[in-house]
Amino acid sequence: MFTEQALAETFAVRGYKLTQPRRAVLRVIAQSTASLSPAEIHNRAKKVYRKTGLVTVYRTLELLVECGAVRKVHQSDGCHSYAPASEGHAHHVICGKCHSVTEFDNCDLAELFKAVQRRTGYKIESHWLELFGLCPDCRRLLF
Amino acid sequence: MFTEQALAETFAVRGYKLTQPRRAVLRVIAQSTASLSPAEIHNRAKKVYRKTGLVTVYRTLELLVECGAVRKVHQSDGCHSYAPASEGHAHHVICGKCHSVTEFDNCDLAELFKAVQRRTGYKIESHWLELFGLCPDCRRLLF
DNA sequence: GTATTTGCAAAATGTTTGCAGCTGC
DNA sequence: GCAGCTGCAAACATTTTGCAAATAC
Repeated sequence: MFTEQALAETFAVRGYKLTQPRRAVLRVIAQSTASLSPAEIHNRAKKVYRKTGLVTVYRTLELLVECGAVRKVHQSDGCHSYAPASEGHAHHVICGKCHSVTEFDNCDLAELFKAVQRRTGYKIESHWLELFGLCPDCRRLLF
Repeated sequence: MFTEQALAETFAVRGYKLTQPRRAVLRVIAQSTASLSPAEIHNRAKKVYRKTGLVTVYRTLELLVECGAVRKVHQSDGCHSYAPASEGHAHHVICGKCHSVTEFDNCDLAELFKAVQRRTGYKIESHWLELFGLCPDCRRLLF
């Protein structure tokens, strides 16, 4: 996760200008623990800076992904949402109820890869793993 | 994987009519080892039965997924493609070059789930794993 | 014969692009 | 001041829907 501050610096370092709409998107991302769709980010960003346009949201998200500050999360219906990133390679656990997203790393899949490689003949180059479940908060609400 | 025959029977059992466009889609699916986009399936199906419409391709694919005969594969760009399914729970290895798809099962992720559950508090209910790499044929072509 | 299925056209959805004007540095 | 950024509108790609005509059983 990155603070709004850290996100702003990441932008500055790369020579990207820190405009009002970008600031708005940065704040929305920094303040959310859930993954958000571009449309949802747009809605929230407009509350920070009214004139923020959806197009700019898309463009800013693209930059943030490029900086590694945000990750594109692939929803099972094919839509995308965006979640704050932590460092390095990581995967997501997504709550089926509230859509909150938590990352985890050290996915120990080396053994699995070897087995699959042996069985299928494919040379595995990358992988993509997402877990779905219920986050602690939503579990609590069930009782 | 299902033969065209088996796919046709699956349809019959459920009371779906075996029309010409559906037959065409069934044949295309049965004859392909790669995952195909709806548009690609449409192209190929038209060669089997010229009047096949794209809309019908979508509707037929939906039925096939419902029957469990075909799986929706999520590409990293957010588009979908469809691949013949094998029995039970399975994952895909997708070739980055020719897009051929091979399934593998017995993904031994139980340990991983436990670790993630312990660390994040999420109750893991399902998962989604795709591997990307080079299939044997494409590897051969590299030399 | 009839309920199901089809293809078309049109709408809906999500995302990208072209461009004239605005803004941060 | 000027490159970079913005918002609009319009283009685009993919998928869904409404409906009259066609088809399988």
